[in-house]
Amino acid sequence: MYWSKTFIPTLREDPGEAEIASHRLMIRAGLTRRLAGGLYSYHPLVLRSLQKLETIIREEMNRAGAIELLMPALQPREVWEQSRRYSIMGEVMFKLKDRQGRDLVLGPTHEEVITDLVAHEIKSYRDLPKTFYQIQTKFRDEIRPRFGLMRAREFVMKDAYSFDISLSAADKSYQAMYDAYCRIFERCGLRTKIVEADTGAMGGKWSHEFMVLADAGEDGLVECPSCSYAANLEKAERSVPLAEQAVSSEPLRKISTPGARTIEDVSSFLGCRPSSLIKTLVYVADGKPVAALVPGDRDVNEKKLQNVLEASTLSLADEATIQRVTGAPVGFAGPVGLRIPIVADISLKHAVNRVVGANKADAHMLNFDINRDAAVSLFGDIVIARGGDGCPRCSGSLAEERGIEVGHVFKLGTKYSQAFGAEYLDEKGQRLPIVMGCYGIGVTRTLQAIIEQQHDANGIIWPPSVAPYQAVVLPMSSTPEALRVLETLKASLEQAAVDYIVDDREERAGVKFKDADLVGFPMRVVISEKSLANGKIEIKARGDASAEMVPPGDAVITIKNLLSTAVPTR
RNA sequence: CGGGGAGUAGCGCAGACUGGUAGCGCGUUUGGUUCGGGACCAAAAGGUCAUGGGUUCAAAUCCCAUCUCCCCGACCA
Repeated sequence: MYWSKTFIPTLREDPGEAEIASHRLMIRAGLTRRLAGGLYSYHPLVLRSLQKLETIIREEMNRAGAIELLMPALQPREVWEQSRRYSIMGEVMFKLKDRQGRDLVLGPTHEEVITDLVAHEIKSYRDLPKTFYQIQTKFRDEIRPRFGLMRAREFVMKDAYSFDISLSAADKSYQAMYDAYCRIFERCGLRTKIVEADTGAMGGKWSHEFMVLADAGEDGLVECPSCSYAANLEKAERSVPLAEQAVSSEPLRKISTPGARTIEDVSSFLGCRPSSLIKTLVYVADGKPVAALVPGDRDVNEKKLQNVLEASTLSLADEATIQRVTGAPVGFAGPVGLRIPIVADISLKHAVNRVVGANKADAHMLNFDINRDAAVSLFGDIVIARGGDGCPRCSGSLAEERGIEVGHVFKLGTKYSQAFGAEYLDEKGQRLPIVMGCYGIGVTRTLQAIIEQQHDANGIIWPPSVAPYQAVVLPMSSTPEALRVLETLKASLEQAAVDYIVDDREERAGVKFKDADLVGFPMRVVISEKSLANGKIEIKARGDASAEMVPPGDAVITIKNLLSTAVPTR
């Protein structure tokens, strides 16, 4: 390919619309342009990367025994009603009507369609197990599209669904996908962290997320350096030392704290640390108010709280409810004398001499003793874990990181198969629900995550396996000898199946060097009169500081060697 | 939806407070000189100042409304 023939609209300056490195680079390197919020065109170069990534995914899915199919992106409302997700997912779905007035949605995911298909077509244990996958454009009306392809409203996803006769058989399918995911991300040159995750709107019992560690990541996670424990913050547990403090309780005392509603207000007013305060938050769980107590410097993890309460719905109480339950305006709630159930974080088990709200405007209580002064109905782990907390699996201490979720695998159980009547007959003629799993990779997001992880001040550093072209050739001379060397090089690159682009533009060398670095081709070959005078051409790997000078005849072997050491392509 | 910022030439920005000729850099076009890390000189093209309304002799500038985009939170691959 010739640079002048394709379409690579690079920018000299950083675009104003982009904040994080990968987003900025995708636009600057001419890989993509925004049409509207969360909607992007894939230019020729990034399309090549996308296709290479899809090929890797297909190879690994097929190797894992999954079968590719393709389902409609346009789906009838009915299947979503059937799984009862029309209301749960309703907000994120693009909805439309056909000319008959029938309701349709643009598929944000395909559990419903695939389960409906399987329910109709698979009847016998002889037909199982099966894992189907597709690579397809998904549509989600995101609350806030962000960071270019990182969170777009239209994006490419690989989704897979497994169907098994039993939980233990489903575990095998799950593991096969899990292993395939590890190979896929490794082949992309990505370092991923696999973390335990919450199942969210997908439902199901168990899931793992594949995270690309990056400061710009949207998810927080913790990991233990001493054992293998790692989890999304939404899910992460922590262990809390329960040794009793050798401090005796002082008498409870009410003090005036005019206007001090927040933890910061109160701690600076009293000149004490936030951790010596206890936050009292009023929630409504399944329609009934409950109070949650956490240390002043910690935040409630609502999912954990919901689990501890075994509640199916949970939300923060509104002002009126707080006023009614505590008898005080927002900001002064406290556990003393409260007549609703109280859940306290496990770390408060022996809390003494703390500061709490007094359930009275402009007043707090000093020297609160949780066992003496409050009626706690339940202690549990209800705060968001953070770095420094104890590991729940060993005696280590957790480290906190940020990550980009590029893949997610779920054990779904029978939630969807029961909703759609996806059942099979076993060898005894018994009718049983099919056990499912589902598995997603954000394909376009993965591409951006690669850039987020692999770039420097000059631009992108593509891993060879997903680079738009593996090599860029810069002809700096048009002498007959240089042209002959170029033609020979092209022929041998083609023979060796190294894809390349020749920068044939009428530009000065500096421009071509800058653009080559910006776009990030793994290999750069420079043919110039100066080096040709010594019978050499120049070869440089994008990530390396210096170039190698080799005879033209050794170019391809040198490139092959450098490519193979850059990143495993398997 | 709540909070914060921004819409002026293809891109990046100034101009606005204090109303009066729309500007700079990059890019683009033409000619010339240059030619291994975003060259130089000269000339040129390119604008409903986001949209609608209002105030005024006069609005990019002041006022009101709307739309769009970016960032922080709730959602997710």
